[in-house]
Amino acid sequence: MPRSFLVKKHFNASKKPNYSELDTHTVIISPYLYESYPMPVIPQPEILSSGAYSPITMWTTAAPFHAPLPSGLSSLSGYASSLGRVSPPSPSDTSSKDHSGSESPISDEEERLQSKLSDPHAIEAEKFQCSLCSKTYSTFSGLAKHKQLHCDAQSRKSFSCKYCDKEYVSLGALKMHIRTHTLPCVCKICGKAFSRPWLLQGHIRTHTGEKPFSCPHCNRAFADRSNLRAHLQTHSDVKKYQCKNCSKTFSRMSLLHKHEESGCCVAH
DNA sequence: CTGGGGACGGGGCCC
DNA sequence: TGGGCCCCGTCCCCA
Repeated sequence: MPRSFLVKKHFNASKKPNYSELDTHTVIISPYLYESYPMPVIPQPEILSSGAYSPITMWTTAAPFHAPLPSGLSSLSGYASSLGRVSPPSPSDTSSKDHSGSESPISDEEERLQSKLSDPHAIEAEKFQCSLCSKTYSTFSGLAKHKQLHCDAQSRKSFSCKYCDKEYVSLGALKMHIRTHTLPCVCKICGKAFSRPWLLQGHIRTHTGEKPFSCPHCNRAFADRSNLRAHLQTHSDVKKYQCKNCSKTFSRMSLLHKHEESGCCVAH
């Protein structure tokens, strides 16, 4: 199950970026981190070899009509961020992220209604028509928003990974994903490779024993902030994840899942 | 079986 | 545009 909602699930899979431009270089972590470990540099796995890449012609897509967006109209990413992390996701919809990139929670009717509410002239005849799906809108902003959330998203370039079948809406997202295959950050101590420098730094803490994240409630310290966050739940009377049936709360979603799988939901 | 810690993956946000 | 960091999440292991 893909974790990212940027992963596209359809579109033209034949589109491939120029992977020769996506090559990343091995990241060298500050030498002081290795001062206590006079280990030789471990050769990178074969997958890290530049020879693993083959140049693929960068594609172009006939650009559809891109109406300039009015100021203040958020981009797709902005829209996604506007959904925000106001509240933790419910345990039952953890997969919802998988769809938010290609589907909008806002219906077309809602868009049109919002456009009318925000535009005093919106009551007039709807005169802004989408060139792609022929839907009409009474305001330019309504049309622009529709295109931003739907039609342009459908016709936007897709960036697919050569190592797997994932596709991304931006080259930057794809570049970042490619690193999960090339693993350019290699631990000099044990040779384990990571996709990002900070992942490697966190791994190095397992060698050094450094635990920079301390619990304010007890004396425990952690090398990983996420683990501290999970630990903090153990100090909370009301846990973050609650069973919908028996209202029992859990510090981790995995514990809630175990609880549900153990038969609580069946019993009700 | 349950709860918790350790290690890690990966996309988003911010600068 | 890219790097660093944040956050959410998973998997595994152990008490």
